[in-house]
Amino acid sequence: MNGESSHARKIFKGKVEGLTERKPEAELVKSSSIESGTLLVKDGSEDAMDLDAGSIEHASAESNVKASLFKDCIGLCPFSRPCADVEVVSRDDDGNSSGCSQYGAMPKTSRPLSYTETRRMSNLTASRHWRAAPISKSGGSFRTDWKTKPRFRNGRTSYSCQRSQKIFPFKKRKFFDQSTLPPSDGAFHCEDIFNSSNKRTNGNDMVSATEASSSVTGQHASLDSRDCNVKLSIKSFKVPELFIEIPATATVGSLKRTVMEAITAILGDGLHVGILLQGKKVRDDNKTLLQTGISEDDKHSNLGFMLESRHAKMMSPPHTKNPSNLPFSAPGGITRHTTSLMLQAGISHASSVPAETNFSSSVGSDLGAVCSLAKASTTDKMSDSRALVPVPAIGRGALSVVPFNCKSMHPEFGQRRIRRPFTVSEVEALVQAVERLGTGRWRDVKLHAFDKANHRTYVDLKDKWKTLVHTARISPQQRRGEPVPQEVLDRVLAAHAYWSYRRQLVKAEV
DNA sequence: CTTAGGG
DNA sequence: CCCTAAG
Repeated sequence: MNGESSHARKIFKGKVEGLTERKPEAELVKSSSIESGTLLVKDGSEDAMDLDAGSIEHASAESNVKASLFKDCIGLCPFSRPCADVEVVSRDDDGNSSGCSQYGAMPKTSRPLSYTETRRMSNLTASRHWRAAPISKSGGSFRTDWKTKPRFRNGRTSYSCQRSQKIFPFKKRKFFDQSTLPPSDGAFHCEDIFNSSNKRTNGNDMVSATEASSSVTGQHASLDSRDCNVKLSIKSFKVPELFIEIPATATVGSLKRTVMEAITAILGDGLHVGILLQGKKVRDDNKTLLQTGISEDDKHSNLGFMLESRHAKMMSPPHTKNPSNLPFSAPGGITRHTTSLMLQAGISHASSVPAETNFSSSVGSDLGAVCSLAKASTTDKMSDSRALVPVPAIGRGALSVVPFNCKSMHPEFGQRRIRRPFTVSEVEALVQAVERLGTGRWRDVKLHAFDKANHRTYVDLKDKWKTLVHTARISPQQRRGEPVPQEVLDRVLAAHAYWSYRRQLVKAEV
């Protein structure tokens, strides 16, 4: 139908050899199921991987050596397993809904945001790198875990929806200034301080902790003269406003994820803690609390914490005359930097999955982050299908909690995509796709197995394959991350060998 | 835009 | 995961 044709068009458009006369997916599926156990794609393409006897014969026809090689390879690789076609639909829903689906089972409707588009946006968004100085690669240079880069703080964040183990990519910079501020977590820390009677509501500490991104600035500071410790209870932080754009058809879960991602991105680098004492910002980080007056046991000290945009100062001058473009007026409070950002949630996923249970890998598709300044003034192309949600207008509901900071996500500063480790099912999908398509056609791999996974680019897939091959070669003890079944890794090696050989073969023939 | 590789 | 030189 419509979807199918569009998809077909997509495929045919490719300049991939052998695809010229390719049958539509539906056909492929059919032949696939019919020839159980055979890795089809029989379009006469040389790229097609067909490991049934026929193809072996075919190969052997070219050279005896080839034949033997093939046999070796085949004996090793279980390519011919009659597995279902796997397509990773969208990790946005992570393991839950995700997974595999028959090609035919999932209508190939046009994607709301094409991979390419997404990519383009990403590229636009990432013009500048803030990559930290490369750390010395101890020993081997193969880094399987790209996140190990210096930029992220080890997840001590405290989002309610964040999984315990999952470490979110928080950038590591001096998020807080050495002494005066309570350590990370966007909230309080010092246990000794905290377990004092200062807490207003019992049991609320946890709540406030997990809602650190909320909107209120706490301000009570009392001095415990006995031990000279300053007790602080920061109810919550007020963060810059957030502006989110998401399709009305998106699920609540995806909204949550979108917001979460926005917050994460913001906290990742764009913010720093500011301290307000009696309405005045405390700038000198080296002064002691005593010197500053924070320690005074004064009810009126009016101490406040705030999260402010790290780049605010740098940015403000050039934009001073732009506020008119903002869909909302800047509150103008000292403690808040009104910035905005538009997030395009990926797509509305038919499958509704409780977002709470799986967050990390589900963090909404690649959200192209663009400053609404730019967006608002240019076009409303998206307004037709996406609902604008001016957070401030929603009131103090859940949405009002959404902070927003354009600076940190601003294209100018480039935002590294969040790390999204491949799940085993994704790996399987990838492996299967490569088994049949080969290692030199990442775009096709993407289209076939990760069409719906907007956050997986073909480059990602290529990279993943690279690491997979590496992983498969090293000892299991050296592997990290969710363990990939050895069987799958074996397939990786087999497929890699197979296609490598194939390549050489082709090269030799030319 | 895709690939292929280095970083 | 990013960046880029080559196609």
